[in-house]
Amino acid sequence: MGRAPCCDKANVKKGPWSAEEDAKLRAYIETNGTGGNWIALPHKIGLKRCGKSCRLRWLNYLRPNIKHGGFSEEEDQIILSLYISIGSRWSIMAAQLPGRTDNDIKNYWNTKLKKKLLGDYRKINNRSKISPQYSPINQEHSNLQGALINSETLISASTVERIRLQMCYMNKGNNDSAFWPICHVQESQLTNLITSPKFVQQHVNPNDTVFESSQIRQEVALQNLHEDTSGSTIGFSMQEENDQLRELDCFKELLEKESMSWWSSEVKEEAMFSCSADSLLLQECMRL
DNA sequence: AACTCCCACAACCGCGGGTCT
DNA sequence: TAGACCCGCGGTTGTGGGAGT
Repeated sequence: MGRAPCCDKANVKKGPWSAEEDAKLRAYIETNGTGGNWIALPHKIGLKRCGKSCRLRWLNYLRPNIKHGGFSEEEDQIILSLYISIGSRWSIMAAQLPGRTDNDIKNYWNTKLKKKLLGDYRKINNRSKISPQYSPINQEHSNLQGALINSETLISASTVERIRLQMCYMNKGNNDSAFWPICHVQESQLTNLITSPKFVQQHVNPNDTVFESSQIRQEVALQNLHEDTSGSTIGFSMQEENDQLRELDCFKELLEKESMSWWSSEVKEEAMFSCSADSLLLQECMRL
């Protein structure tokens, strides 16, 4: 037996909100607040809407101080760095950008920002030092892509996308990023790791998406790294796994010292968790 | 002018987790 | 402890408008 519906689907209006509905909802909440119960709210106002729909309308559109459209370069930068660092955690990103909603950021990312970056990557791909198979255009010819298809449960499309974005960003000459240590992935290394039966056996839980991103970042960390935070450059060009571990420790130290002043405690916590997971994974990987 | 396609944004849906009884 | 209820999140779909033919 499935979950009971949150409202009577047959008797609620769906689709775009009218100005009248907006006015009713806004007036009620501004006077009385939400009352802590979105489900009951539409009945009180006399709206034929689902409570969840009311909540969404208020949070994403009617709430005061909401900004729509016109993302600045600075906001672009913050969104990009957060996406690479913590993935599609839209609500956390929204907390870093006053006036922006998670829905806004998600839409902006999916429709504009991602294309902006990957679009640039297509243009520069021919003279890239990065393997061309990372280009979306040439994906189907990539050995890596084959490995990804065979290891569907290992690496999600979003994870691959994040790697690609990191490379695009670095390839544009951005070595001054104040976020997760990033590097250039070698196709052979990535393929070897994700197809290693021992690694899969020991580490892969298809239901664990947190692990999935940590795993791939751990692999990413096997190459040259360049990290610059708060004006003090830390250069990484390490070959040994032990050095990779030290580098992760360095990043953890930076987090602990609150070097990324614009990161919230929530983001730092998330990054710290990933960093610790990466360290553990790297240590285990060294034993393979 | 009519039609199709594409894009951006709004809204919906299902699920996981927290809280309360 | 179990079940009901609700909230919040992230993925997906729907819709309207503009551009192109």
